[in-house]
Amino acid sequence: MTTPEAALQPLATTFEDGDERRRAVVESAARLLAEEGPHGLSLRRIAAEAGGSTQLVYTLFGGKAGLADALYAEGFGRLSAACRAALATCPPPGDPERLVAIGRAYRTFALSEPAFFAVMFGKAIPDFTPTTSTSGRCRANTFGSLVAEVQACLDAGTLVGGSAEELARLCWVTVHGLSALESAGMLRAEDPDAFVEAALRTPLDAHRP
Amino acid sequence: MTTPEAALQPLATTFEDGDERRRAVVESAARLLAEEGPHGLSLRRIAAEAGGSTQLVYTLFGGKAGLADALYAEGFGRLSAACRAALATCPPPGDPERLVAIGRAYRTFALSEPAFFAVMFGKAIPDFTPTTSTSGRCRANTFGSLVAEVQACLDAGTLVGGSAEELARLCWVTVHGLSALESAGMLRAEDPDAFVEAALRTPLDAHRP
DNA sequence: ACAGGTGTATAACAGCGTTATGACGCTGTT
DNA sequence: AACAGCGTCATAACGCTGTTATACACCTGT
Repeated sequence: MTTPEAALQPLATTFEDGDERRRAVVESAARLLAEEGPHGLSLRRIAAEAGGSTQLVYTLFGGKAGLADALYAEGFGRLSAACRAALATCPPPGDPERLVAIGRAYRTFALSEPAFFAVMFGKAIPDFTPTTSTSGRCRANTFGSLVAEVQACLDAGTLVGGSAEELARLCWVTVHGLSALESAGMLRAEDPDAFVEAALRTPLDAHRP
Repeated sequence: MTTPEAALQPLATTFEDGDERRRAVVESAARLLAEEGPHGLSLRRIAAEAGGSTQLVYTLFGGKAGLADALYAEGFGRLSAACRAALATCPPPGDPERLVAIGRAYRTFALSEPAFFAVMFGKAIPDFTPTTSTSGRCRANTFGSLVAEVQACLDAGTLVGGSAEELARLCWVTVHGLSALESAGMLRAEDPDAFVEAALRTPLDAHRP
């Protein structure tokens, strides 16, 4: 599996008819991934699902690496959507409780979509490493919105001390460690939900006014 | 790849001559894993390295899953050893600085042995999930020694509030999130080391007397 | 000395990602 | 209008993977 860099160039430049076909294949692959795990993701099965031959993945994505890159981005898109949805029933920006809600959604995503989570953070697709541009873009999206929420709290005075970036990093680290360890079956608390709530608040409590 | 449960039974019961051969194969596989990543771990290459045929892995481990299980345990053994080594140059038990040292060693392990880290926490071997008994044993070892260190701090009064288990979990979550995100290239601080030091102390500062 | 079982190597199988080959349709040019 | 050129697709093949069946060697207990 070679670098998907070349395969991704057209993804950013052309928006012709091939774009929706790409999306269709990504959705088939995503369903296959979610239902059968990373092991079920074979070009032949994806091609059969999409009603074509394996060559289809090569013309659309340049190979499995290109498709994996698209799935990686799709996973981050779903994670972002889940976090955004969790904010809908929250107090307006500036309340640290929004950060806790994001953390809950992050953990829920990790536990309910373990295959995506493994592709995104766990090297679940054998020889695939995301393109630096894709990885950077996904990171910027995910992390950027978190920084914005933290900045709103700093502006509102509900959190104090440190920069928004550093505090957001701290939140991400905590919630990711929580999610990854729990997803790996390593975190066996008597009351997981209570521990999650406490853990999510730990980095925030250090910066309460 | 089927469950390695059957293959692991003899590992715990028999200590005959086959035991050292198993260890030799595990060491060959570990070197292959560390040098070429999870993708380089093929039965044929392992067998060639060990001077035998692929069948050797089947007689010794019952298949690739059994060998993966042994590698998984080997990874936790190395992680434990690294953490123990870091404690050698530390103040005696009861000083929270020991917990920070463990965290540093954990992160260093994740960054310097990414392949092992991925096998242990990231589903890097395609269809492998560790046996519950292996996973439980590794967790008990890793987490247990951390709990003991936290308990020493509670006994010494250098940390207060909460149970040793819960506080240890919090430390683990923080340091694991740090290590996993940094290993995935997602944590791009201007001064990573400074952030690491700050992050490692966050869960401790909440429980200082 | 011989039968039985264990362990190993060889070869085969199905599956994988990838690539070469040839056929098809579309587009722009002559 | 006929042609050349390009991109897309399916088929088949290559080398690799994990796994399994088969056959041969060796070692042990009678």
